[in-house]
Amino acid sequence: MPKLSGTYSRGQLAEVTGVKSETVRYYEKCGLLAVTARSAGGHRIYSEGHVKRLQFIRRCRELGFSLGEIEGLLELDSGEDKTCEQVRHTTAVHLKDVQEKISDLKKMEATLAVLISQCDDLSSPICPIIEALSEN
Amino acid sequence: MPKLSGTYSRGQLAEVTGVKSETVRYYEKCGLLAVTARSAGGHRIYSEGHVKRLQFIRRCRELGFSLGEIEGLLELDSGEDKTCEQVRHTTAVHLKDVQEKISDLKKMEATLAVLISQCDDLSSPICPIIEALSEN
DNA sequence: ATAAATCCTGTAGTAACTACAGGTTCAAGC
DNA sequence: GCTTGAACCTGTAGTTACTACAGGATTTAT
Repeated sequence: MPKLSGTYSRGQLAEVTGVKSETVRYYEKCGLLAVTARSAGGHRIYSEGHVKRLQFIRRCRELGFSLGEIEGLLELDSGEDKTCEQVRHTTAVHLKDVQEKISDLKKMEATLAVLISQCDDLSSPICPIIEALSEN
Repeated sequence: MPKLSGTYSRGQLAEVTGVKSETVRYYEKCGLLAVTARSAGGHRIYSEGHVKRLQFIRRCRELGFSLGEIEGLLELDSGEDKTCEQVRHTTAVHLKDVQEKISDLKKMEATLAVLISQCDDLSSPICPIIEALSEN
């Protein structure tokens, strides 16, 4: 491992960022990561800047942003004009989406919990799970 | 439209369930919906039972279940050889899964909410969301 | 009866990876 | 200095869960 002056191979970049090395290649292919410098033999060489960018991408992915949205966020970062309001809007839309999912899942949680308690009656010939979930 | 005795064309089924008609065809292809009766000309004919089943599938999909998981849930209903205890166990596993999803989404929600509140200062030249996501 | 809408099949495209296959290069041990 | 073996290279194909054609047959409404 050439631990010189903050350079990374693809595998090393993958290791420090928690993004799989094949995924790094995929991100380059679809333009999210720029084409990098190469060694004499053709191996990709990454720097600290790539680490930061990839970490940003990974965190956004974990928060459920699409690659397109992330690209938008990254572009807003590089351009200086009126960025904050746009970023805020994208994030707000996403927050609303997440909150709706939580609400739906809580309904399902309650339903499943009730069903399980009802299922304690082992003498019942029909399990009411599907019926209950099919309603509405 | 043949509004007789609760039968539906593919498009009508799609309309009442909120699942797109192409998706209905896809579900049949991958075994989630059984092969249906056909008209003389070869058009699929659906009944109320299909409506219920599709609504169940749609609801589960919205809540983040995979098609495989949904198939598992639906099998609980059709198999009579399964004991109530087995049904209960499988349901409990799904309940745990739902609770984990809620937990994950709540973390996302908290992160996104914090980011947005930090972004209230729109006069800032640097977007705090981008800054925050770049850290760590 | 005819025209528009809907349906049919099969295939191909989408996102966001993931996993090969078949070959090259790098870095470490001897 | 040489030889391994791990990691890298390219390109392609597979994955999930759809979605969108193309090119034709059927159904329904007027």
